[in-house]
Amino acid sequence: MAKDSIKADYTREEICDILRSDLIAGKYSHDQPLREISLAKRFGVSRGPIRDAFLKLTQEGSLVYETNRGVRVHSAIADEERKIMMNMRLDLEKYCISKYIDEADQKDHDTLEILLERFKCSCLRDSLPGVAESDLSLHRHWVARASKNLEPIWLGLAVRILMKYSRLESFEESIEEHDRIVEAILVKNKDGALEALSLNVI
Amino acid sequence: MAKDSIKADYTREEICDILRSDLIAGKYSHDQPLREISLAKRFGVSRGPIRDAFLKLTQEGSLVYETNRGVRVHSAIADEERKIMMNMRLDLEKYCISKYIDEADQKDHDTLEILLERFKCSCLRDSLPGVAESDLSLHRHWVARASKNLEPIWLGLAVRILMKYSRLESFEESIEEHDRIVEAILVKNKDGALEALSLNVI
DNA sequence: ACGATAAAAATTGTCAACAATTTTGAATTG
DNA sequence: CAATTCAAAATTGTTGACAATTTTTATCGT
Repeated sequence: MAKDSIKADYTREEICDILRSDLIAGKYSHDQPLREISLAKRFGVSRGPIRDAFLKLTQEGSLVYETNRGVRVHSAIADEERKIMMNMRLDLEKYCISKYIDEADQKDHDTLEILLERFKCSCLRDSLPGVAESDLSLHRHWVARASKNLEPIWLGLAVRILMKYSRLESFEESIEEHDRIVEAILVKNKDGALEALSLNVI
Repeated sequence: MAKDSIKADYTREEICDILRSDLIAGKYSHDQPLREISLAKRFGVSRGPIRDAFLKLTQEGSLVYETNRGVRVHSAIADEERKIMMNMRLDLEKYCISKYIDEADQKDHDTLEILLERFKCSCLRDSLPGVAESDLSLHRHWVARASKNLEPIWLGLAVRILMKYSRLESFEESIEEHDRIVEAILVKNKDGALEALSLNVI
């Protein structure tokens, strides 16, 4: 076994992020159980950190936990629920981008451009887990910078939404959309950024 | 030590719920660190289940985690952020109550009345942790029944909102408000329930 | 062959011990 | 006395072992 063990030690945050992008990318099917032991081997750690990651992902909503039975991938959400989540996410992210434009400094802008570049690379390389992870990281950047309080709420929404639809997306289109958002942010054009976001998050 | 250890073994869910209502009730001050060892003693378990509870509460947003430094109580949220959370929570809970009225059976209605009764008892006994816990349980009942997907998102919002304002509430008023909500639900009066909710969640 | 029962295997739940890190506090020095 | 340094204490991070539970497999009787 131990097929994916490239690095020696992963932190629990890294494990959590990797599993999250795997889940978003559809690497595991719905209702499939995730086993502590096999993942512990894969990441080269004991079961403790894996359990930690499971708990975080369960709280976010992508995994479901049952006593003495472990976790499994959450079932797909219904369209009606998805609509509600989409609207909440959009409201939240609009507020955060607005605030981000007001408060971001040069260092933030640098980070933003790096994250955008990373996203583009993933799209061009066509690796779905990579695209999911870098897409999330980019959006998460301005959300987290605007409000540490809203970040976990936003993350829970974004993950569930992405889990349903990430499988059938056009990468070229996505690059354009994100280009427009970031460009508007960099020149502090609020209305433009919010409109570009609305088109992307749908 | 071991001042609170009445019961022998707590499950990690119970520990999580107890800590959550303690946090909502303001038992711990802002930015105060929570120690694994002392809580492990209090609940009569080892550090493992305590860590699990910390992770869940961190994800919900009531605790903040820093590597090698453990968790501390989250700082208070700003008014602007609170408004956004309030609106999101209200939207979410309106949708859930609507759905609950359509789908609830007799067993749900029985549960509802029990939870309402429990809430009233806590209010009359004036025990803030108890009020916080039973208030949350009551609302959580219809949210969870309407959508397991929206429940964790709703919980994160409700907890942060309650943490800020639970300290200065009138219990009598709160009983009346909840009476009105539950009564409207039981007779399947949607508009009445939604209006009563709007008055309560503010 | 079918279903019930029980043993075996796999998996999760909990714990105590040890390692790594951070914090505390006392001793030292200018 | 203030600032620094370094050891001691406290705390978190991780692990492997064992207990409890669930799932699978094998056995038996009809």
